[in-house]
Amino acid sequence: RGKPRRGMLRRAVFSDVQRKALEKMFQKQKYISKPDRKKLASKLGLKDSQVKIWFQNRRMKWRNSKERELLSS
Amino acid sequence: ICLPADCTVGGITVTLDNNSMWNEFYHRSTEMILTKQGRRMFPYCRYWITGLDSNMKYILVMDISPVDNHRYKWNGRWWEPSGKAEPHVLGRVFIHPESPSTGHYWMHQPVSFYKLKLTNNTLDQEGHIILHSMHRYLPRLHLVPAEKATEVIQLNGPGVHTFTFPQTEFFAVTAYQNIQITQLKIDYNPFAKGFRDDGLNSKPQRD
DNA sequence: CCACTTCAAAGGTGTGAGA
DNA sequence: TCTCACACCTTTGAAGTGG
Repeated sequence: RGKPRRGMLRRAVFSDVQRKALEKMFQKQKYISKPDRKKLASKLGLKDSQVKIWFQNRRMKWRNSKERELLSS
Repeated sequence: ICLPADCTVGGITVTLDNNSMWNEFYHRSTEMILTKQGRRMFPYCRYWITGLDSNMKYILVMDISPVDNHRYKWNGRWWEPSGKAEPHVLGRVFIHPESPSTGHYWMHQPVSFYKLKLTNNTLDQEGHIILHSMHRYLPRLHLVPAEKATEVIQLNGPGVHTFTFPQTEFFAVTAYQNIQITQLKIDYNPFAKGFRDDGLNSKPQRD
């Protein structure tokens, strides 16, 4: 369902393959080291700044959903 | 005048989280739209579960079963039987995307099935649940212990618990029949906000 | 690093026409 | 009865800015 579509858009849209690989890495480690980041970026055809920002945003999402769990107990 | 939100089977209790909205629709005979590409249910099923083994892993599955063997028609005021039902398409289920997860995970937050989609396309390739228009259905929730799950998930196998809520019954349609149902959908579904003509709507509720 | 914002793309509504 | 294109919304999430 995902295509590596690219154009002159202000906001890039990552493919399903890219997102899944990022997600898999995130499950293993919430913080990614610089060498790992560079390796993952080139494997997925992304700039490593994009991978850095993705982890940053992903941690935010993780925290906000984690805080909701605490309210129930 | 609300149907109970709880359903207990074998020590496990499932609560219909958005019970009041379901009841509001139920009293006017709920309708769910079917489309070729698949349509979400609204309201959708959201459950609160207690009584699971925290450490055991479960798969949560939903399916939609026919209520009876009739086809129905809307006579302008109510639904009435009109002939015999089409044979139900079996084998279409919706597995919750977080499956399998531990009992602790499922009990820690309400479980939503908002991504479940209904279609009238009998040749559907997307894995959506196939229903027949102008038929009457009831959603079912199945808790399947992951260890006992085989390649093909058995919904009537050992250790599987099934829960149903009468207020979630609905008529599958291709276009809305009852105007009151249309209005309820517009009032409550945020995606239909564009059709709320009353600028100061008194029901700013959430799904 | 975090908090928050920005703002298009993606995609879910009912409509109303025309089968 | 059913299907399809709209217009009109929301949600999503990469990227922006400041601390």
